Amino acid sequence: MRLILLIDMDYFFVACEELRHPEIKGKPVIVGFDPKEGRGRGVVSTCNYEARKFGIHSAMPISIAYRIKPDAIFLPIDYAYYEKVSKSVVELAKRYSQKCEQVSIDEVFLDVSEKIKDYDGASEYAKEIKRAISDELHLPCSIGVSVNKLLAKMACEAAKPNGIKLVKQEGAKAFLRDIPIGKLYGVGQKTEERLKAMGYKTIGDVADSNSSRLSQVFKNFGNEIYNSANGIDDSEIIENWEVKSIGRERTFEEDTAEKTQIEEKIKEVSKEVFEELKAQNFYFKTVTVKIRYSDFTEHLKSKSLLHPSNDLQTIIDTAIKLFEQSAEEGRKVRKIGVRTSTLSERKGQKKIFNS
DNA sequence: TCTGGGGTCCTAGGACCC
DNA sequence: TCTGGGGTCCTAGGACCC
Repeated sequence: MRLILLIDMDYFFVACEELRHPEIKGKPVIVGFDPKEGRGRGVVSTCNYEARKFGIHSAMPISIAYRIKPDAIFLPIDYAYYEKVSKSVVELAKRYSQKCEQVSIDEVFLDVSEKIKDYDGASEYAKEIKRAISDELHLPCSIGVSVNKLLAKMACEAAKPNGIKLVKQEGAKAFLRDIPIGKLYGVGQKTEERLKAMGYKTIGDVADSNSSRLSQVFKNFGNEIYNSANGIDDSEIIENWEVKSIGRERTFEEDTAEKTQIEEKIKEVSKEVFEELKAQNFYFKTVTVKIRYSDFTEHLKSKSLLHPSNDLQTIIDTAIKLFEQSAEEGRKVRKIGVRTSTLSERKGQKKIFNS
């Protein structure tokens, strides 16, 4: 039997801020983009439970959060600092199992199958980890315990906030049955709407349906949904993720159709992309420009070079050319982004021939 | 109410090579 | 004269997650 834990840090960015500003504890705190007295164009990144009482939540437009609670504490996102804290969490987690996958800045999977042999042991182990994170790092977290990543993730959602939840193999179907289908991992808004239109409201509805009906509508993805709904997931812990792309994007304070202003922004974000490539010692071969217009329609245009490059001017020139080819004259732009992909690490030339 | 920024994976058609 | 099949890369777009 596999035993998988998902450690998910509670309201992580705010918890990090509480570490260095203990005086904000107990007050509604929102980490996100500058609300600019209600005119800000960003969203809430994280908020604590005091703020959630007022209906504020992640991904909510920051302007609305400001309207609801203008006297809440609004803090900017200090990603570099959260990353440092995140590292300490991962290091602590690795003490409990080397087979470890960091899925995001605030989530870590642990495969403890080698060390723990039964559910009781896994629950005790989760308690121990949770206590260590609390005692040593002074951070709250929730832990899901189950037999695969999907169920550990779903268990963790049920454990929040500040809890531990075990879902045994034999209890998986009953656990999932009454959860709304939109909460199933991998089912977003679009898929939720389509599934509802087909008559499926809960995860149990999908689990009891037949996979061929889902495959007809959703192709391969249908089968994945069906398996997930039945708590089936064979995916392994991936210890080392390969970086596939590096990009930056920026929303204008006001939508603009002015070419010079847009090109300035392209240069700005290209420079940031270049710095990140340099820091990670990457060459790139493909440049992609993303344009979001006022009405939120997005267009991508990309170009692959003949050879890998690590040159800033190449990013800028390619990106501006792509923008000129793609942009529709006079149409106002909300956001512009530059992304590089087909990355290769250059620690000396690659061998072409093997002798 | 008005919607960020960092990513990943999947699909599908066309080009091109063998 | 009529017409393969497999593999890989490129490009564009969509959906999803945190």
